[in-house]
Amino acid sequence: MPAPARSRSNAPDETKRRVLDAAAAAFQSRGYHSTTTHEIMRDAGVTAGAMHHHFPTKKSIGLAVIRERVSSAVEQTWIEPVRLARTGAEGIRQTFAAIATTLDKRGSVIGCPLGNLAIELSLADPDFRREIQEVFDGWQRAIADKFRADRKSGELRHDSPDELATFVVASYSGAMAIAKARQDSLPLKSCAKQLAALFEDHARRQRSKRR
Amino acid sequence: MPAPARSRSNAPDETKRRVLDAAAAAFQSRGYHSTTTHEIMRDAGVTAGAMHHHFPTKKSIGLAVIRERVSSAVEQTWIEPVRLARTGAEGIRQTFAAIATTLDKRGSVIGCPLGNLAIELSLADPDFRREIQEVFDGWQRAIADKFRADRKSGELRHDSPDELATFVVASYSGAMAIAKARQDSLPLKSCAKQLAALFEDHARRQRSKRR
DNA sequence: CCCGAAACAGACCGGTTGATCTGTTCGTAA
DNA sequence: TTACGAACAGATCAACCGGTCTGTTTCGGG
Repeated sequence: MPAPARSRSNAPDETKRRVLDAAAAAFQSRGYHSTTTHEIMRDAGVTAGAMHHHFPTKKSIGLAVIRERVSSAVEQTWIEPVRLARTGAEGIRQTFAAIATTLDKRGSVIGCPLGNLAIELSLADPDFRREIQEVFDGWQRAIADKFRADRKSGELRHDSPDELATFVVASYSGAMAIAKARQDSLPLKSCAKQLAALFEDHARRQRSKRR
Repeated sequence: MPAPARSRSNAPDETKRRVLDAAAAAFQSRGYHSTTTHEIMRDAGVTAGAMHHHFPTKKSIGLAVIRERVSSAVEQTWIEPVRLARTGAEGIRQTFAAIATTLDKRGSVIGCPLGNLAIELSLADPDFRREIQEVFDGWQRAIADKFRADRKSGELRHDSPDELATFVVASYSGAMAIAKARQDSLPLKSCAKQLAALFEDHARRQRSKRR
């Protein structure tokens, strides 16, 4: 005999939002596989019936988290700042610095939301992999586009914007992985400095070429 | 009533080896949490009694895998080649190329053994984190030492060997993560090219300084 | 006002997971 | 030869996990 079910909120969008918020937070700090659906229900304050009405399986929650949380996190922390910066190099420098500051304030390093899920789920399921790859592609493309804009405006000249963008994303992702293992933002700062030096070299060569 | 237990190999080292081999392989392709102890027992051809005699918990298997498999994998694929190379830059270039070739031959990208476990386990358990951090440190230190040797022999001059080594390790780890998400070795090759260009710049500046 | 569908409540379930436990066999030192 | 601990066999277990199911409540259209 199911319980009487006295109270009820009946706000489907709100329920979905709370489930995704709870799942996104749990997936980022504990990972997908070590997070149980019961934990998500508890953190979201939602019953099993409600959750499974909107998300039939745990996998569907994972896919939704990537599409509606991880993707926009990359958009907000990386793509927008880079797009708004004066140059690609400047945007990258600022973003690295901003994230390092956030890490220092929080005191613990939980890693890049995308990087974490990428490594855990890329091989586990083709659907996950596709979703993750698209976020990586959008990220890398945004940076490459900025480099191309730099080239057009004569600001900087990079021999291969796409390769260089991949290099930046890789450096960041890797630095975050090391930072997570060390529980310290130093690797991020080191990589930021090395990248800055690299862009400075590009700029120097560009200037000497103009003369 | 326990079974009669007719046959038996009675080779503790062999049993340990098989468990660690099976666990290392499973952890690398499926991850720690999605690998069950039953899977490990099956793949290793070992009974529950035998396995738990040598490894009381799953965690002890994980720690042993990092210490006795992942650590030596980093040693063989990265530290030794870099140490034996003429210069740090040359060793890094060769190692990237060798790994990209291996990836292309295998056809699938399962990622860096250390990077995979680092992201999955660094936050899950302090013991795991410590073990992983030490492997990262050894890796980074080996590269930095090579850079310092380069400096001494006048081959190349890097302003900060430690930072540059972190940068190299991060670029590789991140490139491997992207390669895993794309199931393609291209990101690795792109990063290798960008790193090579960076070292070429260093060399150019060193030469012009000597003149 | 009625009714069907969407939204939700919560007990329940089958399969799995990591680990235990009892009992057997092998190596070896006395 | 015997005694004893290490090495191993394999049935078993309690907890848990993802998902189901039945029933209740809410809402909007007719």
